[in-house]
Amino acid sequence: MAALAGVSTGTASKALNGRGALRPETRQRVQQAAEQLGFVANAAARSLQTGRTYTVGMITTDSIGRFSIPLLIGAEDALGAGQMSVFLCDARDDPIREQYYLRTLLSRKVDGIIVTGRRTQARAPIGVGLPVPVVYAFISSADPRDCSVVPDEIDGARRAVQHLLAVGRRRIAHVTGPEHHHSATVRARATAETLAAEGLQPAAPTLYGEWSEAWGRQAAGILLSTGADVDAVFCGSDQIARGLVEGMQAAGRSVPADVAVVGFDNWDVMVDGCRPALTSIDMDLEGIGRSAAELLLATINGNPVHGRQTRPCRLVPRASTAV
Amino acid sequence: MAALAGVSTGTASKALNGRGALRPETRQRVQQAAEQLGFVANAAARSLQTGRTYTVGMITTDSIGRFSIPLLIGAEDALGAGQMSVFLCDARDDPIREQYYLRTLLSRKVDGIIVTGRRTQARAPIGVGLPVPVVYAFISSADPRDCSVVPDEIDGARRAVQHLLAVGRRRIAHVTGPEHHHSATVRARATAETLAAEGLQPAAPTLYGEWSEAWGRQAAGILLSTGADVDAVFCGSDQIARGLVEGMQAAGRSVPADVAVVGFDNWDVMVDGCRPALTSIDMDLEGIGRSAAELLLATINGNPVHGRQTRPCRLVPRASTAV
DNA sequence: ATGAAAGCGCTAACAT
DNA sequence: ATGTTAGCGCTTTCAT
Repeated sequence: MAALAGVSTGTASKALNGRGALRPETRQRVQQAAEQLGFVANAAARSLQTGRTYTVGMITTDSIGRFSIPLLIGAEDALGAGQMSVFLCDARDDPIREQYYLRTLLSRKVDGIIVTGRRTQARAPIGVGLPVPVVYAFISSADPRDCSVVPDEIDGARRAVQHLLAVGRRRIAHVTGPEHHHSATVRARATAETLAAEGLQPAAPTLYGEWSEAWGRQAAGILLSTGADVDAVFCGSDQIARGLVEGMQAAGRSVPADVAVVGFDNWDVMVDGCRPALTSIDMDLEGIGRSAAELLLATINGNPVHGRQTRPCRLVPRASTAV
Repeated sequence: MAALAGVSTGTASKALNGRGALRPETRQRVQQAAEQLGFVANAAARSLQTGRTYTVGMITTDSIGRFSIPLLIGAEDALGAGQMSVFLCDARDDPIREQYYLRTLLSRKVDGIIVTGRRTQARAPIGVGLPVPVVYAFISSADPRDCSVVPDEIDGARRAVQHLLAVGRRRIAHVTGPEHHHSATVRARATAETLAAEGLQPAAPTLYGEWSEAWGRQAAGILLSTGADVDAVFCGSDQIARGLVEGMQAAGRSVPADVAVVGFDNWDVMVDGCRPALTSIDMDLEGIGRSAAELLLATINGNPVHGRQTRPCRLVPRASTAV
């Protein structure tokens, strides 16, 4: 290729990378030759020389899914601008696999690693004294020195409750996932505290169950059969909320007239599929992914950021809480 | 590291890669030294030497989502066994982005490329005369010489109809997505042909609409208001099917007693969320991904496979068609 | 059974 | 402004 352009390889390198002091016409001649031959620089050789790969690894500890994808897209967004690519590794909640992928990423000399998962709960650091920076996204690291970007679930729950209060509801119940699940307890506590701050009691004790529509339907039955006086329910997930709406309707209650309902996740297929469309809390997963990638870039570029960063949630009002 | 083990770099390389003729004790000593130092071979240097990267690129033309993920997991499965990793690139349906990623992958000297997308329709080849093998998964290439792995949607539709016949239904309607959508028309035609082969007419003309629950609900209304005599509906997607079930129930029809319903995709959150649980057609996306990766590996290893490979679908019976 | 040395394709420092 | 050259870290002949 350098031969075709009639220059040395060194000159060609400078021409293609916009470095050095070259005559514009030389630069152009090289670019033309590269074009003509479909030449693309060998990234491996470049990495070997420069020590940078312009690649970051992303390890999702839980199986790739609804949460990982927006995180990935957000990260790609932030990294794509810097011409960097993402290596996605699905560890499937298996520590062996996780360490295997970690080794793979290290052998590939990625410039950094983003660790994500399905739960927001803090997890053991993926490694100590690693030769590359690591940022945790959505999940956080148990080591407070590590950099983590997580949704502010307390903020999310607060927004949900305050929205229900704003549309005039006072007898608010909370239905959520398993009690041993971090998100469930965090959101439940924030719900209770927000109500308490307004001088209100929950309309019923928090109902813990599964993250499923079936549980939402069941929970509707429980609320009605215990005769709880409820005019709104904040649910820990959109699936629970959708099930609950169906359960309420099956029992002759109208949503939102009799009972207003707020979900959590703002998962399109759930909020749109629900009749009426579901008001929900959006954790802005893309934003979290973007933010994590930006912090990783900062660290790579020598401006390390430490600690747990939280990002606010957003309420998306829809018909299920319309006044 | 070689120094720690007291050998030359050449010997160390042989020890770690299980090549050459070494004394077992030497081999062990090197492995120990590597362990101790947390040494991992630099993949870039290795690639430079061997010309192989043990990496394949995966370009999804549509935004990463419900279809791409199982395909990716299947591909990872097949490739992981061979110690290969996957570079996931989301071209977001943008040809510019797609070509950009193609260049990136080529510069990274991936051993092969898998191209996927959200639609099964044939697409223009991603490039011609590429220096690496390419396999299309789920989508197919318009060039019949290219290797593509696609679901046999005709088979899927046939299984759906035959299942409905097997549970005693005769007045079968079909509700599906947009008429300009390849999958919609292919499945509709196969539905009609399967019925015809049994000497039956569709209970109503095919209803084309959107891939949404809302359309399913609406379609139920249309079927009922036109007075069509229907005892079963095969829907082009699980979302449509779920909406249709709700619409039928809202109009006082019982599923499956009055109307049996079959969906398409076997998407867990839809089939489980639906009451009654939804019988559906599974395209085995993971299998398609795995298959594509295996064919890619074969091609990389010098046994190229050409042409469009179809893979059968699977019917998963649930309560919505229970007898 | 092991070591020495060449070279993969590129970049960067230095020479011209 | 351009060419020359020495490595980056590994694998792989070829000697020993």
